[in-house]
Amino acid sequence: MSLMTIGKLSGATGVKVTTIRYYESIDLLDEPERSASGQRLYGDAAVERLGFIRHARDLGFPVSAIRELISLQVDPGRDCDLVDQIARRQLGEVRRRLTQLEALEAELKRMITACEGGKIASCSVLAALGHHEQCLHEEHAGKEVLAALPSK
Amino acid sequence: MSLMTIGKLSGATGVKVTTIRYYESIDLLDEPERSASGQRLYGDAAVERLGFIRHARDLGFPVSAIRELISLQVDPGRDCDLVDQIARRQLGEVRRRLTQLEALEAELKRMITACEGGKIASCSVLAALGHHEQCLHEEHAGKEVLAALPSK
DNA sequence: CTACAGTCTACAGTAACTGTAGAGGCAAGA
DNA sequence: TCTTGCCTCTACAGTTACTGTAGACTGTAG
Repeated sequence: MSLMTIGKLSGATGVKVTTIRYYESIDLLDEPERSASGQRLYGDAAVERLGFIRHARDLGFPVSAIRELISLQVDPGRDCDLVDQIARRQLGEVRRRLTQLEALEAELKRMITACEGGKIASCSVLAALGHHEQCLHEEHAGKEVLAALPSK
Repeated sequence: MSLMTIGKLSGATGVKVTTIRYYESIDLLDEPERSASGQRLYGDAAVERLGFIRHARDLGFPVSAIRELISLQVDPGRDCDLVDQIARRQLGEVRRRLTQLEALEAELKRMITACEGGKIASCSVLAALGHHEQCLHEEHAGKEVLAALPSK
């Protein structure tokens, strides 16, 4: 069970076949052995490596960062600072996105509860999108937006 | 102060000049008037419309949804259900992403606090990325990952 | 008049894949 | 052995939402 085709590797890691070939093309994965007929053959090391890449991607690390992390792994004697730095940078990114998404959630919730089956002319979702600085509960919100939009 | 060039519109809305031209090319924005020399000239309606688009994009709505919303606006007599539906769909998306990001944040935090200036050979960040099913606190985590990775 | 910033078109590039076409490969059943 | 049906191959185009570049023209302030 040592060598497997690209389909098995895909099944083992949850990474699509086309994506595996893509990773090879951008040098995230080494070129594998080939069978006599030219099919890619992977060993267990490829499962590990691809799992590493996949997990890092799931965590939101960009491919460039993953490339960095992999290049660090080949030199295990060095200090861990750079790895730490990359992870911290990523954590900052994640937190930034979290804050943003929380605001979005609040606003969308507000928009939806305000929109209770009226006509579009007074739909608060559209009003909210048009005038984000205005309060949703003002009665005549919406008409202005519609007036402002050329009816093509 | 009624007509403005693309640069002013950009300044007024915070949308980059190139992006405005892009929106025009994908028909999110109507083609504006032109000056004698061919420069785009926008009125206040464009500020409204572009603000609407920008805000919706900030909320994470894909361009396709925005196109839908705009097309709904031109027909204000209809029911608000579709608008509501688009917003709910978007809220679901946002919540999905939120949950995911929260998990990421937790994991990254765990990774970083575990990594305290050692050598790469034992770096827990790399270990965590390699073996996400394993506990970080097992002593020998990491070496296996490095062993598994071909040193190119 | 001369800078210099702004604008124009057209096209290429970005990230991180996904999808397609058309050809060839491999294992199992009739 | 043939056939069925899925797997794999390469090469390239398409996706989303922009961003950047080249090279030319325009508009304005000193």
